[in-house]
Amino acid sequence: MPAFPPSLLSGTTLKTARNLLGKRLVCRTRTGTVCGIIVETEAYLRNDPASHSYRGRTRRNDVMFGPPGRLYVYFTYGMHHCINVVTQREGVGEAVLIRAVEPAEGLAAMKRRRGWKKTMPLTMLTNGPAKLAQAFGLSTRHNGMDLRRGSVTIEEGVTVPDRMVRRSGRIGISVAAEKRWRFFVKGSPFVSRT
DNA sequence: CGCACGATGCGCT
DNA sequence: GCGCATCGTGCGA
Repeated sequence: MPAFPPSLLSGTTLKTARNLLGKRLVCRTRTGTVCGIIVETEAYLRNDPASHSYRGRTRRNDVMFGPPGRLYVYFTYGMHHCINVVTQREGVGEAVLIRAVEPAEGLAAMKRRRGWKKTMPLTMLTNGPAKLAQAFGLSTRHNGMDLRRGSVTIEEGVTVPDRMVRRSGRIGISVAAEKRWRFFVKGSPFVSRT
């Protein structure tokens, strides 16, 4: 079984957000394996007004303050789930939101979960944080899972050279929107927005 | 205890 | 481009 990339969580959260590009997000269940190449991420840091951790540890964001390498899943807009990789040591409260992946395995399961129709472009499966969470079947049930050893994990994928990485302000937030803490793969059709 | 709103997506125009 | 679905969370009263 492929291993969680050893150095992925060793640097700053911004570094982790960049280095997650090209990694494989893998979800193994009874019904099969679903996998995608990460093409877009956002960092949420300590003392970051846009971060769920900004107002301190609560039941909702507890996983964000837990040990690194855990999956932080939150529910929003009354219907959507988004997934994050917890970074930094226990008590800090930083994470990386996975905003988009390029489907690599388990297309049939993704299509079924997303209600995909033949007229839809494939990008509709996973070009947004809530879309990919749905395509992978992830919800708050998976909140707190250990990505280093479990059915949901991160594995080595493809190398994304610096010249293919673009940065921008984060999407869908009103505060600290000027921080260029969003990372995405230049030219990927699966990026949520350019 | 009430309420405004959100790390969004979809369908319609 | 825009309005709306839909509800947990957290803040203020």
